[in-house]
Amino acid sequence: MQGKLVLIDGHSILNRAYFGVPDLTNSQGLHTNAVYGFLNIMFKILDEEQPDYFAVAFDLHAPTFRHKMYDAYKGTRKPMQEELRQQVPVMKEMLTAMGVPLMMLEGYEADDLLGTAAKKAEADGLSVSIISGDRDLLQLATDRIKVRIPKTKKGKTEVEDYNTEEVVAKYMVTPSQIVDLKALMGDASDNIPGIPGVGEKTAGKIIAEYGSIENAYAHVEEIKPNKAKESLREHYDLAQLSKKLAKINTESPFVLDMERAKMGNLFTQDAFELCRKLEFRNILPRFSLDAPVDPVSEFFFTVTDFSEAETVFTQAQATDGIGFSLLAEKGQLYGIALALDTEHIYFVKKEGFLTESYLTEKCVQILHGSNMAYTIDLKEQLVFLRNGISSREQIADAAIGAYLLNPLKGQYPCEDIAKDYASLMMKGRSELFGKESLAKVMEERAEEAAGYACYHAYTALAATPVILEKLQELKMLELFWNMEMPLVYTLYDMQEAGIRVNAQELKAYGEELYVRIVELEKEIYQEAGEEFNINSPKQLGVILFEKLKLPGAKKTKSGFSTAADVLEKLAPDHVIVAKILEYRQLAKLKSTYADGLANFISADGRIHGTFNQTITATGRISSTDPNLQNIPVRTELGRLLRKVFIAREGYVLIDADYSQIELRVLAAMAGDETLITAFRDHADIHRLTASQVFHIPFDEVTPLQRRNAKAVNFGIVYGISAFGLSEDLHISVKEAGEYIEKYFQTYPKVKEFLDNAVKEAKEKGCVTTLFHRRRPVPELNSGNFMQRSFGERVAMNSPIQGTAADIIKIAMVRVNERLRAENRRSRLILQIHDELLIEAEPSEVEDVKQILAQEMINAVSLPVAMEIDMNTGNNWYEAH
DNA sequence: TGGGTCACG
DNA sequence: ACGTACGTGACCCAG
Repeated sequence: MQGKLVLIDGHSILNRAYFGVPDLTNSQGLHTNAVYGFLNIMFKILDEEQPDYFAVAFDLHAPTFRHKMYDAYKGTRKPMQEELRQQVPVMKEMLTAMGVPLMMLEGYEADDLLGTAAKKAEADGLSVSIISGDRDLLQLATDRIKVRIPKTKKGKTEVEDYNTEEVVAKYMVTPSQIVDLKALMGDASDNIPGIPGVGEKTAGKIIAEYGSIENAYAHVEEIKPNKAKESLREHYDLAQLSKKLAKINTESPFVLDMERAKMGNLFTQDAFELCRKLEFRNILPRFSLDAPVDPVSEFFFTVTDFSEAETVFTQAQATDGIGFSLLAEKGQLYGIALALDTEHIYFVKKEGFLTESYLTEKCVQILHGSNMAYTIDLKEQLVFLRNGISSREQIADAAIGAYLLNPLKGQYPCEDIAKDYASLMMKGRSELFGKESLAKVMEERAEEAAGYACYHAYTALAATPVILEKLQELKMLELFWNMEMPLVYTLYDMQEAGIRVNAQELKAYGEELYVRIVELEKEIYQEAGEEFNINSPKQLGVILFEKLKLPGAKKTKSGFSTAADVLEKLAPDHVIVAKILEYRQLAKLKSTYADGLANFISADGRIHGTFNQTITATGRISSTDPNLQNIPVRTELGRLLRKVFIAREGYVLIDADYSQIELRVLAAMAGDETLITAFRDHADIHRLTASQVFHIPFDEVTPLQRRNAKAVNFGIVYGISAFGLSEDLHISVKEAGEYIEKYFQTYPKVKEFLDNAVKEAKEKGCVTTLFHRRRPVPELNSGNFMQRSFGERVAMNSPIQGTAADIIKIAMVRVNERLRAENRRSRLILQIHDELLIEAEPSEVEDVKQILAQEMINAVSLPVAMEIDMNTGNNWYEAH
């Protein structure tokens, strides 16, 4: 027989992969990092070796002879980590799906099977490679058996290769003597005890000199150093046991079926399905390479002729259920893709008589009426459509739907939606065009750009109905149609409106900061006795805790912690620390806000940020470029910045925020009568908590007690832990635990509610809000205590935070739609989680306040009424 | 690119 | 024995 055989030591490589690849989970919460890493190592090896035969060896779960010998010696074996253990059957399933034979035999370890198969193959004239992370296997190396050990260095996998020569070069012993070597030095990872006090060096010398432990023992008097001599004499039985443990049995009864081991096509349908289930996006393209024709793109047509375009548009209007996608960038439209059905996908290119206004007008016409339309990322396209359509049109955004189904992904590009919901593999934008602008792509490779747009339209058409069906199963259709889809338009309107900023004042604010920053810089250098980069936590840590030897050093991964809570303890006693804290505050204000915001002011004097609807795990929206949801307010200096956020000429700002929305939601969801009554009576909720938890008359609660109670209330909402609360209040964990205990005694319904949330999350794998928004909690399945605890806190917090997010989403959609329906000039311009900001026309102020109050308070009807605080001002500082 | 820090709810 | 409060985004440094 001729050819090459590759054998993989399954557990060993899976183990390597597990520790080498950061934790990955799919949307079902299944851990996948080890399988993913294994496949990557496997592909790399197979690409390199191009073997004729291939198999993977595994231990069977039943303890083997050698395990038993060891267990008799030591008693126990370390249990495998849960996250890794659950991946073993998945790995086997994957290999089976790929047609790779699994080498397993009752009573034998993988090592023995590898050894047996390798020796047999060698005798038959094959060359063999064994892939393992286990150096024990080096004993199998010969001139025709190569042992390959993958090493992960900085994310890249490098492989060390060993034939006889390399083993001798590295260890000074022959492969067969590796057994003796291990018998002396031991191997912790393989549970081989070895001889105490003998390490790699000594063991190597002894075996190089005497050839085996038996011969070494025969000459034990000659052995140096003395320590090794004594140890060998005393522990010779241990060495013999170790040798038995280390010795691989190459004569096991295992026979590798070479017919089955013949390399075939790994990329089978079954393997594809499994990879899809595991969400191995990077591996999936390997499957499509073999696909003879792209099953979809043969139905793509580019239209540049006017009358042809007319025909397409007419057909589209008569079709119920179309997919569409506007190809555009930076306000420039390049064309419209329309998927009428799965075999007719047109890209109508903007060209000649097919002008932008004509195309968008036609598109609006199609979207009107009762036709259902599907797209991906509607908000991005609304710039061309918003004037023609209202939020009550039947347009479904697949990305929004995919987010509702699994909010943990964070990103929902077309190619992911195609893969997840339409079983279609397509290339992503960066894969196709890199960082090229669409303008350039249209010039150079217009056909490909057209195809790209067609894929979007096709995917929208094919995937969205699947998504809607899943949403229906989860009772999320109402959430989708009545909350999230209308919100797309509301967020678009807010982005388009933007917020006016006084650029001169902003600049002046930054300059004032700068003066003080320079001052502080000098003073800090003086105190430190040298100049350094105050912005570098690393350098700062060294200065404070090494040079100045300040107490209270806490360490992080990369040095000392210089976080505010650490520095605040030192500030009263050390001027430099107080100055550093002030410097930090000013530097933050300058770089992020003064300078940062200035870069975003558009020609119209306003900042048009982006509101993201598919980012957060809980259902909140997020704000970027710039983030307008974290403008300073807690310190006066920072708060002053809000004076530069102003209303349009002659207009005013109205700011309305929910009072205690999360605690109200908690009271309502838990059904706690005491809390419900308290809110109904407009009681000071923190003071009340203090009086009830600490058993103090309501009027005698001190400010400190109120503050503590407030922290407890926050803690409850966050998913309480005694440690977290103790950190926050600077009290002992024990005390914090007592607070929590008393809180739960006072409000038993709350405890019941939180316990139930965790229980439900464990049973169903996710938690839900009042409006059926779901958040998966995969962390609860983790074997890691820390991760599991995190999962519990998430299970407690998400329904509360998420329900509050739902409520304000309803309110903002209604407010926005009323303003527009009533033809008001006032505009909703910002949302900050529990707060809405409106730019109001002066004559409308009273009406707008009415609208805000009405819609915010009535957004939901709960046992606990919602209340809001509202203010008007010429700028955000005054209005809040 | 990831970690540290800090701004907000 | 473990080492946390929940949810975000931006800036800076270091490798």
